[in-house]
Amino acid sequence: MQNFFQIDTGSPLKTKVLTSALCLFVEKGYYNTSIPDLVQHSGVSTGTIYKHFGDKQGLANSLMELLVEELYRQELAVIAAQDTTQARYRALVMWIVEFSLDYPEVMSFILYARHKNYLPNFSHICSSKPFMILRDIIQQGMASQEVRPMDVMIAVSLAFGSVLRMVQLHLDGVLEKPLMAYVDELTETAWCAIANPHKTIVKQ
Amino acid sequence: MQNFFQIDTGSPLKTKVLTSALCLFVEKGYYNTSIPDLVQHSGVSTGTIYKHFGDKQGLANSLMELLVEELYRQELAVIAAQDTTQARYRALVMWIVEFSLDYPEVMSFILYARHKNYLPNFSHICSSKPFMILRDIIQQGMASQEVRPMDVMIAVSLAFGSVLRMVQLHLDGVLEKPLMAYVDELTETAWCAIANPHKTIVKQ
DNA sequence: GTCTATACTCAGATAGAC
DNA sequence: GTCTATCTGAGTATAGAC
Repeated sequence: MQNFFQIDTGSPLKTKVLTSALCLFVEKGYYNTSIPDLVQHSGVSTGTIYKHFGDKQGLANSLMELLVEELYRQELAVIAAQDTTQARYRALVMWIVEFSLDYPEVMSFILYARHKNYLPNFSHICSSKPFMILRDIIQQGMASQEVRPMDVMIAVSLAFGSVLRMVQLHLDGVLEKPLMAYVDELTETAWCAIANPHKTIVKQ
Repeated sequence: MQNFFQIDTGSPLKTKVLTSALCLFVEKGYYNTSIPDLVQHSGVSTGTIYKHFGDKQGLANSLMELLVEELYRQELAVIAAQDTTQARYRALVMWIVEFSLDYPEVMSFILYARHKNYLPNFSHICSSKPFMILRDIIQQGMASQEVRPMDVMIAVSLAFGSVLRMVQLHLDGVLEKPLMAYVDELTETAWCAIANPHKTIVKQ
């Protein structure tokens, strides 16, 4: 967890604070983390934190922005390594699942990082780049006729909504088997639901 | 919204407080709602609130419990009116969608009512009755062979996960068309993905 | 630029009158 | 049972020394 992402800011102090913030927000939540908590955890003083981030909200915003950027970067890398939509879909799902297994608390934080309770005024993550890229992948697949013609948001919901629900069930401890045990059947079924049958058959 | 559910407690004061709590928690969130806020909104005094609910957390727990019970009750009514799994699935989806349209803030509250940020120590809603009933429906469908044999959690994720994702996209304002415009195609496709083809064809 | 010390606000909770 | 008045402490944010 500790070095799950390397925050790239000029200042080493900023990095220390943001790393602590991620750690504490993920562990206890935004509202249950006080500035003194952050001071103690990061070893950076109150004054410095305020100088760099303005206020607590500003700190949370900076953190969220960096987190979203990092996710986006990782997704791009995953996608770049594949050359068909189906392969990209599978690779993205694997990435989501592995991420959820490696950093369950962070994943939970991302999935629920919304609403006035968390980060007031922070734009919804669903409309942010890491989520929108999923839509783009499906849309490209439709253009290349790997995915059959249908409303793109419906296809996205089927393909990724089902996976994210499974991840949430896993995070809630509801699943009997390990998360990984469900992935193949789930992605296979979801893909069939949105794939262009001609293209799929041809590929076999 | 105001009377979206009638809280049934012996005490009218309790009811007033819980109604205000739902209203304010949904609007501003748990941590952004103070006891004085509740006093003003409900017209009930600080002392009385504490006598009835112990503390703020206790109030939130009571509210959540009642909310979950009410959702469960509504789901049972929806299910009881149908006699096949497919019909029940469609009716449940319609109920979810209509609920989301009527009370978007409440729906948002339910979907994100988790995590330490919200209601610390409140058991996850995903493992609560309103969510578990969705699994039961699918499981029954599998027993009656309307749903083809597969892992039940995978079927649930496909059937309802996709719908809930769509609802979230709607709540995030990402969808171009009204939510209702997606429902038929989505449920049709999702159902096909999990339905037993023999049974389905027979029904046509 | 960074830290320490401190001010100020206000939320959560209680005591005790009625 | 209900309300008013009050306490206490936590937490955000700032001022100013270094």
